Amino acid sequence: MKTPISASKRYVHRLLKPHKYFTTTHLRRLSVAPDSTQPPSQEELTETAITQLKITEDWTSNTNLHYQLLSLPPQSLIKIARHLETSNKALKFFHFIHDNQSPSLSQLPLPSIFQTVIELAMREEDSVPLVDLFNLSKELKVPLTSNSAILLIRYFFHVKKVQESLELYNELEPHAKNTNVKNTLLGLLLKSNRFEDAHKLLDEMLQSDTKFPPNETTLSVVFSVLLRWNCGKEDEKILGLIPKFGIHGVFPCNVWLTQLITRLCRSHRNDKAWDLLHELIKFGKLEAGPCNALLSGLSRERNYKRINLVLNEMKENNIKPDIVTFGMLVNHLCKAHRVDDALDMLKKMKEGSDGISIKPDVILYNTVIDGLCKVGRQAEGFLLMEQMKSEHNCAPNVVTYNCLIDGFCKSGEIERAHELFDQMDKENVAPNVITMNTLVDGMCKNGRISNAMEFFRKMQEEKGIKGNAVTYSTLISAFCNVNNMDRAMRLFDEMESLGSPDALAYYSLISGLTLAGRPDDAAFIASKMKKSGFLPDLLTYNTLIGGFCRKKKLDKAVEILKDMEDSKIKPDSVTYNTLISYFTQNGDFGTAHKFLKQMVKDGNAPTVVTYGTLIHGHCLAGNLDEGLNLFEEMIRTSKVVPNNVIYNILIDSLCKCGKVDHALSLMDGMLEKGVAPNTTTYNAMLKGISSRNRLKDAERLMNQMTTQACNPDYITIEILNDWFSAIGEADRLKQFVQGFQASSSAA
DNA sequence: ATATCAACTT
Repeated sequence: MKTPISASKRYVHRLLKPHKYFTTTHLRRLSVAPDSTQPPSQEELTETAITQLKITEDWTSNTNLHYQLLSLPPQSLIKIARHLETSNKALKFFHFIHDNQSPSLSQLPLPSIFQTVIELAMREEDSVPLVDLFNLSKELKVPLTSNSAILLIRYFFHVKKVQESLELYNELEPHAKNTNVKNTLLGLLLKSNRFEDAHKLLDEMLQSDTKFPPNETTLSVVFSVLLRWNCGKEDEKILGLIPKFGIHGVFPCNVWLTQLITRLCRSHRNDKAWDLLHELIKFGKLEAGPCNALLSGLSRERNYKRINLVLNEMKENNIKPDIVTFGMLVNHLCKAHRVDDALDMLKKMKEGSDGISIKPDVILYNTVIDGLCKVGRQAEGFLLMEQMKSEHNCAPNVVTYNCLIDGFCKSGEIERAHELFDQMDKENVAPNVITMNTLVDGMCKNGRISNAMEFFRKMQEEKGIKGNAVTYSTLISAFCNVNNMDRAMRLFDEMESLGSPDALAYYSLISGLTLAGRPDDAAFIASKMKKSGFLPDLLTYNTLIGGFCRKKKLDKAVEILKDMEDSKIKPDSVTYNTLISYFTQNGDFGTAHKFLKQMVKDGNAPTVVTYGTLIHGHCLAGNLDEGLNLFEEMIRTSKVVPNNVIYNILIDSLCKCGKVDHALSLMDGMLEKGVAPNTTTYNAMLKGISSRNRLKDAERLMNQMTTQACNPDYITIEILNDWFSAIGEADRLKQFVQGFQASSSAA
């Protein structure tokens, strides 16, 4: 190889000639020492050399300098190299030192000077190719420093020569393979998805007897990849190595762990998250965050067994649950309609009777208030809001009010809902679009669509709250419900004119037309939707299929199903339930079971609705026993939790067959399982016992309805009225209705 | 990352 220094050797005869640039002025200026009798110090010599090397083209011919340089210690030589501006100059210097090194001089500075060459070369646009430099180091047997290795490894990755990087790493001297080098290589391997190689390297780093153990950076490199957005399952082997960091005293921070576990749970890898947490819990550094993330994942798959295990382990390992932990637990209880347990937990938190006292915040209160509203105990919810204000100095926010307003709307107490809305104004809690939507929906569902429209317009004018897709969808559905397609269409147009038309607007029209028993028109809107560039989603398809099934137009339903499959949208359990329902209601259990098989094959486990559909079908076909058997089977062999609809179907059927005692025992079982009976349950039951004239049972049930705040509806009143007036007990009904009004207005 | 509105199936 032709190198600058070998070229310069040919001009050795010039060495003694003073260089043309070297004037006496220069020399005078360059001699730093003020007292010329003192020999210059090493520092001065270094500075002088730097200046000379910078400004002189052919300094190798300067013998003076030559000897001075060779007398300098390694550190000074390295310093000189660092101050040279271009890689060419540095390379020339490198060659000079290399060619002139005395055998006694240690090799020490050469690798460092070479490193400087690489550093300079990397910054330049057209430098000596880095590959050539790498080859030169091999040729001259100058070992690479750790930093040189890092630079070259990065460069090789940059030009997609991963194999060269690995070779370079393998050829390094053992002492150069330090943690930094390993971290660099590891990061790049992971980034380019070479999980096999990365795993091997990381595993090697994590050995307990390694000279260069992993550090925080190693961990952050690993996490930056694990937390990457679209990381497949290849990273799972790497995941398994994380606990090994603990052996070296490196522990991931709780924030990262929380993110990682959240990510694992979201990509349906709860098991991996579970394993990871359990490996790490031993090191005693876990906080509530990662545990919460796992708990949240486990609750999504309703794995209550594991939820309880995690909670116990938190206790054993002294990991203090925080407000989020409690928030999730309370939320669970509420969603399982175990509101009394939720209230209990809230109380315990405040008292600190379980060893941990946490001041509940507005979110926790909102969760419980919503829980109360969702089971029809909105009056208690309201009291809880008063309590949180007065006793705990916790101000309700817009969510608190939204929950309560929804609660009162759903129970038909629109006036109370409006009062709460006015109260918000007094307490300076600004309503938002959800508040509006809730009230609009409440009014629509209570047959006051024009009031709802008025309110909607007023909110827009007075509060500047604009309607969103939900608002329009609610109103459009409401107009469709009363068969006012004209107004529905006008709202649809208004929404489209407001800007980006929303798929939800199409959907609400489609669902409205379907609800109005006009599936063909709905299908037409769906085709229009497609033409405007919106693809109907699963919900839309399900709605259409349901619409045609209800009209007994199976061929059309199947047509939609085909269209759906063409659009690559997979039918889900709702789709299958709809079809199964069509066949069972028409007595065709053979085809129903065919679809049931297909459903399971598609990966959709039968849901509570599937069982409900089949049970309902059996009852309709007069096979009550078959229905009861299936119910037993469901409880025995599946994880499906019965809901009140299933109980209602069976209780109704039993009562109609005169098996009132069986129905009553089923209702007891319902209460035992924590399934709340609703008005439908009571209506079926009361109808049944009325035919047997069992007044005592009626009394008990009526009391139950009152205490559970389960509103009687016109059917309840009709049943009781027919019965009681026939036996001259009309007062009982009066009392019942009055008692009800008293309890609901007590709040 | 624990709370509020609409929408498909018994």
